[in-house]
Amino acid sequence: MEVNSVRKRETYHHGSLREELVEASVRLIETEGIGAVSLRRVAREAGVSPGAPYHHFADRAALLSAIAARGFDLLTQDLLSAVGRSPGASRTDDVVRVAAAYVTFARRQPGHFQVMFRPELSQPEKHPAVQEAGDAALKVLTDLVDRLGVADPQAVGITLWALGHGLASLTLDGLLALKAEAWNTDPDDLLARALGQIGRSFDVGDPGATAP
Amino acid sequence: MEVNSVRKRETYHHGSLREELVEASVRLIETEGIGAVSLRRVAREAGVSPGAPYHHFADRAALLSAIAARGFDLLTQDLLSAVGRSPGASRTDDVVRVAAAYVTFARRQPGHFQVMFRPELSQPEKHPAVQEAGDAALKVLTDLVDRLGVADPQAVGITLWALGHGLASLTLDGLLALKAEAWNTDPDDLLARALGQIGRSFDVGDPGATAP
DNA sequence: TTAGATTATGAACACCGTATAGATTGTCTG
DNA sequence: CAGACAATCTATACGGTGTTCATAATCTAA
Repeated sequence: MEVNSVRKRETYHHGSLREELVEASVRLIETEGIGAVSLRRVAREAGVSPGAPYHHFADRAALLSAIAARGFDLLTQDLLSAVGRSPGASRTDDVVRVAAAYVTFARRQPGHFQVMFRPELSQPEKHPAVQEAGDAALKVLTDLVDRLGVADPQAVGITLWALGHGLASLTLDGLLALKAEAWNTDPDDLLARALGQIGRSFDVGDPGATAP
Repeated sequence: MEVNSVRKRETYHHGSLREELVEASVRLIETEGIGAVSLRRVAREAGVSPGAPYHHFADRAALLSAIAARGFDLLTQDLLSAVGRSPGASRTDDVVRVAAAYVTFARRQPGHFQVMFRPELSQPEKHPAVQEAGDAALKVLTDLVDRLGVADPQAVGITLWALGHGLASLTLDGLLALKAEAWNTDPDDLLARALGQIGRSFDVGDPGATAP
């Protein structure tokens, strides 16, 4: 079944087909899952012939790569604003905030997130823009960790990344909600407690944050 | 291009088609990626007609579900033996060992792992066996955490799960190797240091090492 | 205005998941 | 052992998919 955005157009040229293809794809992922995203279907959503997308994207992977790269850009912004806007906060609070921002991004932009970490879909080796955008996002984490003054910033940076990514994945896949149900707990509360646990764990390497 | 396992058979019945379909699928995921796994292709690899698999699996999702469930069983075994075989070790060491086992599993069974956490492929809502097998694997983690004596076992359990899962995902997607290269470090060493960091973090929750 | 680049169409090809009908074989019952 | 029934496999068919290509429509710049 088509979404209701297939209204005919009168002009031969679409005008902004590239953007609309991306938007339609993200919308489709969020509503019907990534399995519903086919080039033909997306073209149909945009009211355009099956071959038209190929003037804007080399192939299906290129379309998904564009979505992934855009997603990493959005994530970078969210992570940056989570770190930046906290004048009186400790570094440890920044860690919790950035991890929370990671998860929040996954929940608010599920369409982007589901494509970002699927190399077989976005084929980053063929589309280096994805890799660069991903590096920029990771850099926010590593920069934060560098300012933390821990013994092994690289290891802590990877750990923080894995933590945020793991929490986001489990949340998005519904596994966290499932576990919350089994435990008779509110999913949001469980997530908040896990994030708090992260903060307490990272207190180990933070000399200045333990004072009340 | 076919793999070389398409030798003709003389019997009308295959004999063990179900197992061979699963094995061929796992082999295909590992060599050509999950995109190469189609029912027709797998049937071809097993030297069988396109419709034959439907006598063993209701649809493509059922085949992938079987792989996912089998993968969770293998993971459960690995996690159990990582926890069990350590008579003189502390609980914290168990945490590190179990996280390491999680990552090791992902590297040794990439074919299984890549299917296990893709709900849109394995459709756990239609195939509850996957969910049960996944719960059993998670239970190893939560049981371990319960014995840890922390204030909030649920939160710590989720955190540990997210950590192992995130590290495994980043490793499998090659992102960790990429970061190691950028940092001029050995990937295995970086991973080991991250795992060590986990141990130090979880020391916080240990009754003997509580922070102020 | 006109030449060329850009963007769309429509037909074609091979492949895919899946359904169905019929052929072959294994197994159980008498 | 014989026959019947169930399980398994083949052959064929349908619609959807990614992708290519020739062709048509439009935009842009000289």
